[in-house]
Order: sequence, then C-alpha cells, then structure tokens
Amino acid sequence: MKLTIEQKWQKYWDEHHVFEVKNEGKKPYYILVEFPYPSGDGLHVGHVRSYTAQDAIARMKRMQGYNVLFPMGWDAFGSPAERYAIRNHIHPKEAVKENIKNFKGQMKRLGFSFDWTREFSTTDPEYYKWTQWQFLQFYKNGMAYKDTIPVNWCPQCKNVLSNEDAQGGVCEQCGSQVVQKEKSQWMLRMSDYAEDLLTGLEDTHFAEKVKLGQINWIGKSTGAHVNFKIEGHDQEFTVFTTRCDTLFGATYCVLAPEHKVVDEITTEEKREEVAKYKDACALKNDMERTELNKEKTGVFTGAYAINPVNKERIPIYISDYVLATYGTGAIMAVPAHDERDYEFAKKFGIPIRQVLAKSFNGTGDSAIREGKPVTNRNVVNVVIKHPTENKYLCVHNKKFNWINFVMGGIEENEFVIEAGIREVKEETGYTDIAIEKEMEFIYFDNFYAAHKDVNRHIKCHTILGKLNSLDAIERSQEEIDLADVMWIEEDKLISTLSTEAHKYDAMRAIHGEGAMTEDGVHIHSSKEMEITGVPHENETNKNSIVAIVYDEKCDKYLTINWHELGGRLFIGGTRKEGEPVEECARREIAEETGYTNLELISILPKINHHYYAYNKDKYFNIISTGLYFKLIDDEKVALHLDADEKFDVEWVSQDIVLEEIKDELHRKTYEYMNNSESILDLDGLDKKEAIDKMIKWLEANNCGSAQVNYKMRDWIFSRQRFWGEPIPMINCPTCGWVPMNESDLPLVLPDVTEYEPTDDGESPLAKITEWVNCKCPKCGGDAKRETDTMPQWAGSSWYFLRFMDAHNDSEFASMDAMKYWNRVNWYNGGMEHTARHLLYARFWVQMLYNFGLVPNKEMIDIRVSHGMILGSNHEKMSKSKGNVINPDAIVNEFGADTLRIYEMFIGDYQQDASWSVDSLKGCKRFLDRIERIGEKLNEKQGYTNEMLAHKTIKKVSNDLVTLKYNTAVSALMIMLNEYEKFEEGISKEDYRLLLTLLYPIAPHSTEELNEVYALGLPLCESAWPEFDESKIVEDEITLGVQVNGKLRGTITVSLDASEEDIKELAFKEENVMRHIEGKDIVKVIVIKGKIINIVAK
RNA sequence: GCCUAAGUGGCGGAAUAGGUAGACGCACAGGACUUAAAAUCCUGCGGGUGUUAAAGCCCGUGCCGGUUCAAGUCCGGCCUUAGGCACCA
Repeated sequence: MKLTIEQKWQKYWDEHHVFEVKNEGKKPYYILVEFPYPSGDGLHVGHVRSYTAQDAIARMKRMQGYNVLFPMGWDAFGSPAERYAIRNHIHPKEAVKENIKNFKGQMKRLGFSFDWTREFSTTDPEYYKWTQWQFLQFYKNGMAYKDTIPVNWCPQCKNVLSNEDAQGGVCEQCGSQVVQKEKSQWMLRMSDYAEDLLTGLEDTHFAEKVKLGQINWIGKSTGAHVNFKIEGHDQEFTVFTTRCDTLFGATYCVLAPEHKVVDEITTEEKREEVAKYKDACALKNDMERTELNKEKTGVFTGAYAINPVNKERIPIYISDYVLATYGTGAIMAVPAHDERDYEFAKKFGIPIRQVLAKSFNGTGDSAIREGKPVTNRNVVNVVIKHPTENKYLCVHNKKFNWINFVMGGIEENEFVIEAGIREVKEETGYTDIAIEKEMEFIYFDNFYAAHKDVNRHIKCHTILGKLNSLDAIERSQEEIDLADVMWIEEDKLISTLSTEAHKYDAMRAIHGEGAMTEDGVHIHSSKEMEITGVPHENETNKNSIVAIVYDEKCDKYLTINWHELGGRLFIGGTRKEGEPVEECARREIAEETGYTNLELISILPKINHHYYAYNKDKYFNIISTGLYFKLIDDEKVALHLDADEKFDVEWVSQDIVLEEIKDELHRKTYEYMNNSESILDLDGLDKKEAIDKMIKWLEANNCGSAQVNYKMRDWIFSRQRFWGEPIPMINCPTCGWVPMNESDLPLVLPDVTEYEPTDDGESPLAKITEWVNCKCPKCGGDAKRETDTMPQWAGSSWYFLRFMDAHNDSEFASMDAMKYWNRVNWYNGGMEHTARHLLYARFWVQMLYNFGLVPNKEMIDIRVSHGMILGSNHEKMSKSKGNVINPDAIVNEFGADTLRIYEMFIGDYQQDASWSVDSLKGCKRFLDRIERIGEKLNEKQGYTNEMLAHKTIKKVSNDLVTLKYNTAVSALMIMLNEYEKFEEGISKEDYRLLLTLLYPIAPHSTEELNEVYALGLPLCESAWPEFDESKIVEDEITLGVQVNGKLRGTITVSLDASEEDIKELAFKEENVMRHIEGKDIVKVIVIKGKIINIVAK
C-alpha cells in the first residue's frame, strides 16, 4: 500500500520534470552532496541521512522560488572495483555499471529530488576526457612533474601500497614485510599553493572546524633557519626551528639518519655504530618510526657543531625522531623546552639548560603597586608529603589569610636544600625531613608585599620531599601566632592554594616535571661576557661602569682627557656595594662632569676587563657595564673630585673618539653602543620579542634567516593501478616526456581480462604492449605511453564544475554555465573528507582559476559535515560486527518517509548518532497520526490557532537551514499534538500547513494526503509559507520568580506590564511571600520577558 | 603527545544571547477500549524527602574551584569518551 503511494509520487515528479533545472532563471542555488563510491554493498543508512538533509533544503528552496541545482553522480574509480575485476576476470566497468544501477534504484526509492539529467560517472570516458585534459593544462603550466620518491612496496604481492594498506609495516593483503622502494612518480606542485589555500579560506563560509582541518593539514609554521658549523669540517648544516629564541638552550643537535652530511662527519670509532643504526632505520617504514610512545633511540656521531650564538661546542646525534622529510631534516635540540628533546636528553645524559622561566604576577591585594621600591630575593618553596597519607604540608597565614606551601628566603652562601629544610623546621616544627629532589626549573613571582610595603621580585626554587615521621619540635610563639600548619589532600591542593605560583608547584609535584614548554621570559639568554686586557696574578676584583654621553644638538660625545696621565676616556667609575648600574653611572657623571639631566638610552652588555692602574700600582679584574645616555640640557651641579683626579672635560666629535680613545675597554663599550641592534641579549624578553631579535641577529651575522615552513607536501599523483584515469603522457626516447595532443583525448582504458600489476610494480597497463606502444606526438618516432593512472581524488576534485554543464562535449564546462551558478552554495559531506578531498578540490580549482578556466578562485561557499550513523551498539557499522542496517529493509517495512523522518530526528545532524529500532517506530506512529487527523477536517476557514501556525512556520524554516532537523521534526510533532486537542477538528488550512512544512522531509505521504483531501496544488508545485512576526507576539507571558536565585513561583503578566506591576505581582505570589518573610529585600532584578529575581537577606 | 568535538533522566536528545533544566520522541508503569492480543486513546514518569493526597523542601547537567542577583551555558584546572593528525621541531 505505502510502496505504491511512494512509487506514484516518484513517477509524478519524474514525468513532470519537477527537479530538472536549466542554466537560466532567477535566484540560482546550487546544493551539493558528496557523490558516493558505488560499492557492492549498496547504499548505507549514513548516505540516507545526508541526502535527506540536503534534499529537504533543496525542496524548501525550490518552494521559495530558487532555481535549485541538486545533482547526483558516481565516483567510481578505485581499488575495490579493481580487486573484484582481478578475482573475476571481468572489466571493472561492468561491476561499476551494476553497482550504479543498484545505488540509483535505492536513491529513487527514497525519493531524493536529484536532477538525474545531469548524472555522470567519473569513469565515463566523456568525463575523464576532461580530467585528462585538465592534467595536460597542469603539465603545460609547470604544475606537474616527475620525481623519485620512496613508496611502500610489498615484495610478495609485487605491489605499491598506500600507508593505510601497509599499517604496522605489514602488507594488508598477504601479511609479508613491507619495504621502502624508490619509484618515479608524477607529482603536482601543491606546496606552491600552500599560502593561497590558506588565505582562500577567507572567501568561504566553511564551518569553523572544517577550516581548522584545512589549516592543520597545510600546517604553516613560521620560524627560522639556523646554520651550524661543524667542528673540523668546512661543511655546515641548517636546522629549521620555530623557537630560534631558545638557541641559547641548545645543548645538542640531531640529524635525520638519512641526512646527507651524516657519513661525512661521523668519526672513525663511531662509524660502525652509526651505520648499524641507519640500517635499522631504513628497514622501518614511516608507520613504525612514528609509533606511539616509542622510546627515543639515537646514536652520537662523534662530531660536534658550533652553536652560532655562544660558540659552544655541542654534540651531533642522529635519531629517527627527526624526519628527513620535514623542515631541513635537522634540528637543534633544546631539552629544557621541548618534550621530545627532554626525553632524549634524559636518556643520553645530555645537559638540560633552562633559558625560559615562567613568571607569575600577583592579583588583587598582592598585585604590583606602581611607584613602590622593588626588592629581589631568592626563595625556596618546599613541597612536603605526609609520611603515610596522600596529603601535603601547607601553612595558613592568619594575618593575610592565604594558604601556601612552606616557603622562605635563601640566605647568602646557603644551599637551596639547606634553606628548605631550615624553613620547614622553623615554620612547622617538623624535623624528620627527607628531601627527594630539587626541581629542574626555576620561575619568577612578582607581587606586592604589604607587610614591607615593597614590590617583590622573587626567583623561586622548588624542592620536593616527604616526612619520614611526624616528629616535631615546638614552634615558637611568634610562628604560632602567625600561621597554622595544615595537611591538604592531593585532590584539593590546586583549589586550596592561594597563589598561582604554588599551584604551579603543586601541579609539578603531582604530575611530574617535564620540559618547560609554556611561554615565559628569557633568562641566561645572552652572549658570554667578552674578555679584554690580560689577566694577571693577585688581581683585585671590582664592578664598574663606563658611561657614554652623547649630545645630539652638536653631535658630540662627552669625554675626559687625562692627557699624558692616561689619555682620553669616557666616564668610568667603580660601583659601590649593591649600587645599581644606572645610579652609579649618573653619580659618576655628575661627580666628574657636573651634568645631571640625562636620558638613559640603553644598558650595554658587561665586559670582563683586566688592567694595571699606575696611580694605584695594582692589577684589577673588573666587570664593567656600559651605559649609553643622551644629554637633555646643560644643567650642571658642582664637581666632586678626588685630589688625584686631574683632567679636562671635553665634548668631542666621533672622529676624535675613534682616534684618541685607545683604552680597550672604552673602545669596546663604544663599539657595543654603535651596534646595539646586533647585540644578542634576550634576558627579560618574552617569546615574540626574543624571536624577532634573534632573527635580526642571525641575519646580521650571516648564520640564519626567517623561514616559513609548510607541513603540506606536493601531491603524489601516480598510481600503479589499472582502474583510474590513464595519465595522458608519452615517453619518447628522443623528446623525453611529451603531452598527448588534446585532440586525441580521451585516452581510453583498454578492454582486457588481466588486471594484476607487473612483477616490478608497474601498472597492469604496462603489459598491454599494443596500448603502450605509440608514436611521439612531437617527432613521430616510436614511443611509449605512461602506464600510471591518476588517484581516485582526481575525478572528485572537479565534478561539481561538471554538474553545472554536464553534457558539454567541447569544454569541461562552459564559462557561462559556471558564471550562472557562480559557486556551490552549500556542500555537504563527511568529516573524514574535510581535510584531503576538500583541499585537493580547492587546489585543483585554484590552478584552473590561475589558468583562466574558472570564474572564481574558490568554487565552494558553505561546507558542512554530518555525523556518522553508528550501529545500535554505538560502534561504527561494519559487516564483521553484524550491526549494518540496510535502508532497503527499512523502506520495505516502514516506508521511505518514516526512514527519512527518523534519520532527521535521530539527533544533532553534525554529531554521530546510534541506530535505534524503537525510535523508528515512533516516527512511523507520527506519520500514521498525521494520516488519521485528516478524518477530523472541518469546514472552517483559516488557521485555528494563528500563533501556533506562524511560530511553527518560523521554527521549521529556520531549523532546516541551520541543520537543526531534529528540532524541526519536533516542532511539527508539537503542532500535531496541538491539532489533536482542537475540539472541533482542524481546518483545511491547518492541515495543508502541517503537510507543507513536513513535505521537505517526508514528501510522499504529504503529497498523497494533500491530494486525497483536495487541499490544493501538489506540494512540489506550491509555495513555501511565510510567517508573520506580528502573529507570533504573545499578549501574556509567564515569568519565573526567584528568591536568591532559586525558583519559588511563577506569575502571568501582560506583555506591556510595567516593571512596577511585575514587582507587585511577584511579591504577592504565595510561595515567594513565604521565602521573603522576615527578610530584608536587598534588591529586585526584573528582566523583562524572562525572569524576576528577589535578593533577600 | 597535539588538535577538534562531546559528557544532561532508564535511552535518543531539547534548552537562540547567562534568566523557569529535562522540549519532542522512545522505553516503562497504571488505566480505557477489546472475549483476548495488537493497534489506538488517557494519565504518570530525574533522585530524595514529605503527605490520605498534595503543596512544599533538599539534591541534580563528568569532577574541583571561580565570576554573577542568576551558570548546562562564562572563566581556571582536572577526568573520561569519540574523531582527526601524529615524534611537524
């Protein structure tokens, strides 16, 4: 019964050509669903979900007056058909023909409104002629080339395998060991388009997560190349790094085992070990090398590289954790700040040098206060575990009400661990302390210390330990007054501790310490101090400054001239104990020259200088800091000179500085000042500043440069298979690779009966000599055809263009047709295709665009993806699990409309959903009720409930285009529930509205009922109803009344009730009155149309 | 490991922008109709407490905290699951 109604309407739509469109008319709208691979298994319920969803949109858009293109075709090249052909010795095109027939029949039974006049298969010569033609355009424009690359090779099957078929290094078909084999392959220069593919996303409306998938696949990273010299060789090697700012923390380098300099630099005694390791790596394929949680392996080459920033000698290792194919195949390793390097360094005992430190800032009361003095301190934090329980030792400071670990300052000449033990004893009294270790990484904390009224800048060391027993000495009264000792459970620790820094310590204590990969400020990131002068025995140590003062107005430098007693110098001086350098410099300048109004431009790096002072007859070893000032004005104070200071203060030009200042320290300081740009000192800088500065330095010193790197590589376009588009290239012994004449296309696959690949892995086509042998189009001599075919991705990269003009035999699609449809408005597919297929298709289109062959650089506007349909056991449907649902069986038992409604109602369209037979029954029941309510038609005019009608029109119209099919169905269920409550039955308008709104999802039964009750034109020829916003406005609304945020009652008010009226009503509500009785009303919040909240105390 | 998404009754899932959590459907229970069953219709349906019955009260959206008059929704941290990528420097 049901089946005949469905067939009746399918026939009606067909015969009236309802879904066939011409490339003309107003409002073109192009809806596309991914065309299927017609497998032998038939249509999957997952197909039904996305096709129904798009069908619903297409049907609604047509009713809204759009000229809707909703096409369907077949992506029929690929290996299942080929395997079938090998087994059965029949041409794959025969199997494909069968499968297409089956698929098409299933689709028709489901009533999808495809325009079947535009149907084609990628395997039709009329179609792949143009795929080949486009390849020729790519070749002629230099985008296709041949290259030799390694492939997975199964020696048993004599077959090239995809990564997928070679998982675990074993051939999926025969189980034998897969080896790597070099093979010449056609490639497309996709990496040239990396940036365009990235920026092109801005012109699309892909779902955010789809965009993200594309971005991740392209994998842009901005970083730097850094050149490392190799000790004892002329050779250099280059590494790629995104964190060149951590170069000071590089303690070794790693080359990929295949790196070309490895053999050359390996020392004699390491040669055997390195060769062995290389052999072991060569045996492994990419899958094995990239295995999960694999322990790091590697070998020292015996060679050393020179770190360009500090000239340090660092060992060079080889390891397979470095990939030859990414970046330069070489890395600098910074174990302190990279997890992988950290692991490797731990295993091989390589030093770990921290160059970035986390820095915390207090908040609220402890936030830094402007204008307060800053004091620096070294501090130890002590994380102590309870001897038996999973608890940690904390102290609660009563005065400031904070809870933290034991902490305290480190005294001069005291070790960190000593200080920690001392602090624990003093603060808590516990004495039986076992320190386990000091943490690898220090950090900084900045806060305002109220009790001292200063800002604190503390360098924090953390130690871990536990108590052996709870033995304790008595705490001093002072300590008892100050703080309570408490034990906090591990899982409460993070939420209990007051400061961020201590939470960080807790995290590290509980979860263990790895590399410090969070961003932080730089420390220890400066060049080693330069040494000037000659060291001598019995030197006196002191700290000093050299100040350069420059006057812009007359372009001169401030000097003091000792004449024959010591020549011309800048201002120098000795630092007093604890005196900051700037203060010292300003003091010395004032004392010796009188100038006081100076602007500090920069502090220059320290210099270690050795010299002999005649006037004191002493050898000195000084650490000198250079400072560069600019003079603001001539204001002076009285000089303040020692008796032996006899010199003239003179302003001199640059020439005289260069000529007369001879002292090595002062010259060096002047040099630093002139090159302040190229001085490498990253201390105190954050990530971005430090990277910028490092790149500038690398470029200035000719040992590196900024570099953009993409993960995305060129597209390997060859397949050694039979069942694909033959690549239309000819190899001529005299002319080399020559493209076929375009007029000779299509190059058709021959009819043969053997489809096995050759012994050396060539495509089966290679065996067909009469097909392979041909004439060179250029010179006419004997030549051979390319026997590789294209990947399955090729045909699906442009099929959406062909649908615009499917039967054009002079072009792949006419420019007029493509301009008419403009682009795919709405493209739906599975999440699994959002990265690769979409990227290949966009790349293909961008190439065509650049050759002037398509009108837009991006031919797809909106891309959405649907969730999978899982079996009723919540697992992916598969034959082996026996949870596959065949849509035909459902159609036979319940009807196509029930299946369509169910798949829309099953849940969030973009989320996976599990199959449930019970819910299916509910949808059947819904349809039956719709049929039955037809018997309750009355003779009244208009909508019985206008508000219900317009609300539902709005809801369904919006939900269909926002992928909320499940709530659209639910709105229609609510509408039906309401209709059933109408005591005098429903009007014809009521009924027709319900049927119209449901029609996109359940077209057959709605068309039928519409006809049976003579409600109007067939729905497929009717207009979509429009809603009237004014009919949706309620005149009375129910508001919730809360007391202290808890719902205590509801009131009903008219829409235009004033705030005062609402309040009055709310206070009269019985239960509300009970809850506010005897309390003060603090405030009343009235959100019109939503809620009232009374805050009472 | 990284990225993305998700975690709400017995189940599938609703909740537009922070504002009455659990719409709609399923399952289940009770009732009506029936000789009976199916189908259909009506009623109930997060947990606890309370009561003849109710009203009411307490708890409740993975866990621990925070912001707010108010948190499923926002913020910080953690756990779990699914999918994708994977030693990408």
